[in-house]
Amino acid sequence: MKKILIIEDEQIVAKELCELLNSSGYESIVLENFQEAKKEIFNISPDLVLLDINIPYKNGELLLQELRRESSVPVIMVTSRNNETDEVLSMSYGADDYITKPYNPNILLLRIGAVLKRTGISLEVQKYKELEIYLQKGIIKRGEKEVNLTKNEMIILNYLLAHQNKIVTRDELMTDLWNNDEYINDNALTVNISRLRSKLKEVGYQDAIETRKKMGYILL
Amino acid sequence: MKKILIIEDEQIVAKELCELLNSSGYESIVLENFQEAKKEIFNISPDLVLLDINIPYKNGELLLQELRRESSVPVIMVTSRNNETDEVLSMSYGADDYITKPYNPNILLLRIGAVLKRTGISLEVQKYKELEIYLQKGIIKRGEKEVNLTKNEMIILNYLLAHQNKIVTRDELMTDLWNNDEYINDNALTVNISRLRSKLKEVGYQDAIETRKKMGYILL
DNA sequence: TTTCTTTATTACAAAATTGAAACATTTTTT
DNA sequence: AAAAAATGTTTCAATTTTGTAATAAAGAAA
Repeated sequence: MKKILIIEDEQIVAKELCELLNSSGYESIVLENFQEAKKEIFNISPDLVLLDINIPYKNGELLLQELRRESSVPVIMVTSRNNETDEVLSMSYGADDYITKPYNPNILLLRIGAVLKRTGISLEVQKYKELEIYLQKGIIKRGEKEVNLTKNEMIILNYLLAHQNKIVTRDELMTDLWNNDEYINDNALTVNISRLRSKLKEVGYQDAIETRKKMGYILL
Repeated sequence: MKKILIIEDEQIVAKELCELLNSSGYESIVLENFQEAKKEIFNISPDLVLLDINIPYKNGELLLQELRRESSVPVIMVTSRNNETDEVLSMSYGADDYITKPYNPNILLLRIGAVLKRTGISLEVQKYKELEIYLQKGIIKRGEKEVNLTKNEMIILNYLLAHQNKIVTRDELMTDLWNNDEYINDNALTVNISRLRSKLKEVGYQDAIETRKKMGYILL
């Protein structure tokens, strides 16, 4: 369950937010005081912070900078000022999103979801159809079946994923794999593709990589 | 240089947009007709699409769905309707961001930058201080110096990066590496940390991983 | 069809990776 | 200060990964 820290001094607003989030499957914690939040953020280690910009003391943008010194947690700024300057500043100061009061609860939830998804991208699983790809672990999964990929297989799969719906030439893959630094047998690529295919087959992805003769490969 | 496809039927608006983007270091292409865009998107292969929702024929949300069938390119929806329902829909239909007219050019640029950054995360380089981490290639770089990481080293570095400013326990790392499936010598972790450290040292990152005795490790 | 080109598969040896063990060093506890 | 505990380093053998070569299969060209 994702933990969300709400920094908000108006108790009524905070309570409402809290209930909204809890009923949507998040765990939420409210802190009214920013200084306290700054000290506690390390221990709380939330997955996301909702930072209300109208809290007493300084203005929100500065607070955001202060918070960033303590933690790299994603932050959504909440403000009642509908001022474009603020928006520009808050984005360049490192907020991950920005929402103005009064906000629609559905939109807030969508934005929270979007930010969590974004920031999670580098940590978690990438999906392609029913295939789950754990880039950093070199693992692919489909259902219960799990297979280990080697570095080369991962590079190829990753390249194909990054170029979905496009034909990827053998040259591109060669460059991505070996960077043309040294001479590498042309067939090495074919072999590695073959190995990747057989692993995809192991998890039930027959014919996922299609050959387009004289052109390259495409991920289906 | 990043290529941006503008789908916009009002020529004046399109021209302004085009100039704004070009002067900000993007390459921009305008198509006035959505059907044409749908056909051409494969060949153009833009890095991002600005989709104006007020183009003739159907409404924008449906168009977005159509586009998604052709390409997984990130899309920013542009609309003059400031209607919350639209916003909710466009986000759930897969737009990567949403902006209403009239918009501040600076904000548009910020949003474009943000979307490109997000969507690029899974493909490109991740940065930590002066260190460039190519997750999918298992390579780290600093300046000219480049070193190859093994899968285990990558897993550890990735975990540390994902938990910046937090102390990461040895147990967490053990679980991340071997998932407690089988018994693994406790020292195996220490050895792998040691190996990672020496590779970080190779690129000039002395003392990047600090030991917090009895607690774990922290990335500095 | 026949030939030629492109891609696939398998087997293999060299190279890289890995966990364990032994031993060293540092920090904490007593 | 001494002992104990935690962490670090090096070496080694087993395993995995990898490029090459030999051979096979599939598609395109003639």
